[in-house]
Amino acid sequence: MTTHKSGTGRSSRKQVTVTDIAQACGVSRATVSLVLRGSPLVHADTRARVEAELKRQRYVYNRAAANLRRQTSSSVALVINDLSNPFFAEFAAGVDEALGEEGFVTLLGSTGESPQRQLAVLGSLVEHGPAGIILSPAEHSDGAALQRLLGAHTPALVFNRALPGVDWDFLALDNEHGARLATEHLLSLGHRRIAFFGGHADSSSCQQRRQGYTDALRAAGIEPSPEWLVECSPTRVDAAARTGELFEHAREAGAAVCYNDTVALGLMLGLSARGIRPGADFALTGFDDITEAALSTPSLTTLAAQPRACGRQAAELLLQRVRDPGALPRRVIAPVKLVVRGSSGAAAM
Amino acid sequence: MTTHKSGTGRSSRKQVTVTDIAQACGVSRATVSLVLRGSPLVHADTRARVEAELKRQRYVYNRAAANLRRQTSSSVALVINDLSNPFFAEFAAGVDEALGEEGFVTLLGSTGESPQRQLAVLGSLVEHGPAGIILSPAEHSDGAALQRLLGAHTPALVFNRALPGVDWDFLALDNEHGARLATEHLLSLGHRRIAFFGGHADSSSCQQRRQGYTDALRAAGIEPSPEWLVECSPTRVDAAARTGELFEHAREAGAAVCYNDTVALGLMLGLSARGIRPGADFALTGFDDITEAALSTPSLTTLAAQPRACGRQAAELLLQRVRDPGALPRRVIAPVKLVVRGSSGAAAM
DNA sequence: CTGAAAGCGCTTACAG
DNA sequence: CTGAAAGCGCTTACAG
Repeated sequence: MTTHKSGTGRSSRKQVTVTDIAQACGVSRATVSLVLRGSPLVHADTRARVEAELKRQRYVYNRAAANLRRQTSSSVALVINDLSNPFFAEFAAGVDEALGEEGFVTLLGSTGESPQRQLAVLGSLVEHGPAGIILSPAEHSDGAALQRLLGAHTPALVFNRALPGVDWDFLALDNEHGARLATEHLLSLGHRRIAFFGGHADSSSCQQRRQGYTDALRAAGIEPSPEWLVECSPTRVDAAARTGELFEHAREAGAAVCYNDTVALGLMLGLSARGIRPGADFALTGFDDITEAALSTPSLTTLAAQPRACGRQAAELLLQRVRDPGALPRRVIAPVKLVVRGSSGAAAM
Repeated sequence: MTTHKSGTGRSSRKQVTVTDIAQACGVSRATVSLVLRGSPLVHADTRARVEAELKRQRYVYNRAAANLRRQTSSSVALVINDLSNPFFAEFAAGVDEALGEEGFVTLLGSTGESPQRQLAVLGSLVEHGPAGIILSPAEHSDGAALQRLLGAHTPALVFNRALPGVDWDFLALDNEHGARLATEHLLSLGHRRIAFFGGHADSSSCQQRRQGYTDALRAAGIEPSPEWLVECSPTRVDAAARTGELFEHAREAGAAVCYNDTVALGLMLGLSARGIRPGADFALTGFDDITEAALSTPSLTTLAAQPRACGRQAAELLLQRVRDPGALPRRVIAPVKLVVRGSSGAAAM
């Protein structure tokens, strides 16, 4: 609790406690507690009297106090880069939904892709004693530092991006298979000079997608040109700005597998700006199937992950881990599906 | 705590407590606590010894225990319909950001527009003792029931949709002004038969937007036809399905102010399906400026609210209320701005 | 400047 | 079936 301020909202009025209910009913606090927890030990009449009194006095259970006494937790922390990314918003919705069904509440945290903020946010969240943490790590995270921070206190599940140096559960999309599907699709349309556009080569998801892309090309007897590997940040603006790099070399690209949908949409802007019509003059694919993918012009051929389902699965995996801390770490790969739309409609030139 | 299950994640190992630190340093627990809270009372040497020991033993502060003892809270609950709506995801990001800066953590809850789920979710969240609640109410919420549920325990702020029967703070977009701007814009392009498309007439935001629309038309000497008021659910599918209702009457609409962007995008689909080109044959505007608005074909003229800024403001207003529970309830109106794009480009027919 | 004691709201053996 | 007592991890008057 070193650096950051702590909230200090005071509850406005005197809380009704088990003591109040016990006194009003002429029973002990223990009995009230047993009623609250649904124990079969209490006599039906006593139970009824207590329950009526709970209602009458508008008693509200203090779960924090119960958690303290029982050494349990009823929350799970969810740390992501940014809710304004629809993929992660859907993921968060799935996590929250599944956690809620199991009686857990979601503690939110966001890092904005900053490893420092990530440490601060996690440091603050652990103090609230979550049963576990679902973490979609910021780029360039320091796995060892995170492992040290959480220690053996809090089990964690890493989502989406591999984190070297930790032994936590891991859930990720099938990046390699997805990129292979996209590449094979472009190959089947007759394309030969296919670039891989976007992402950072040091991120695990980018590496995996490039791997699938490379494998598919080689399987078709094509040796991918280094010039076909263009890096850019996963933002529309940067993607548009780097469009030119696809055409600066002898083996000009005629199609591209993009790192993700955001990059693909940016590339479409960049192409249009050069008078190249995406989908007509240049075929491209995305990854993620964000809502915009179906709406853009042309609509975007992409790989549909199901972020909400992923969120649900992440929650379930984490809760299993919480219940069985001894189990071996698991790596789970979530399937992706190719969705063919207009952006890949360009005939090979 | 009647109906729902409660999470019971156990912390895996023995926690390090103030007692451990105190023993190791040969001081009392009180002294350790004073160090933790940064009190100037402790001698510099003692402080240094204690701090070193805290680090050495990887002590993590148990904020729940402290909150229990101090009768404070360090969390705020945020209840919205659905994170997968980008407008609310941005709003949530803003809330979380601002709360984090003040040392509060966000407890998430979602209702899926169901008033029953909303009661259940809120019931569960209050048990965690949030300092306050930010609530974007589900449609057809029962204000009195909500007020009863939260009682005087927990201050709340209502966002986006008026909730009759409660005396909480309220933050909403300037719906009336926004709809007036959109309508005036269409009028200035020469349109006379302008419909108001979408939303439910019993929701406050729809009423306010219709009001702005009506005012603008009347100010231009046009009496709005009842046939120009078409209701639909705020989904793309329903909007597309109801497109026909704009053309079933004598005074066929030639332009439309839509309840929001989702509805507008659905209307564009419905128009296209009938061979009417949105933006060319039929002018329309949206509301919210979701990301898709800039990307659709044609791009969508709309009203930009700043959901992230709204979220920040909601958090700040709520924390003020938490700190001063006695203050009078406030109503705050957040400004909106007209963004002109292609969808309103149709010349009047 | 430091320590002993009480208490936040709950639960859980242990007696009866 | 019910009650008295201890304790979860922390903080805060109150003495010294």
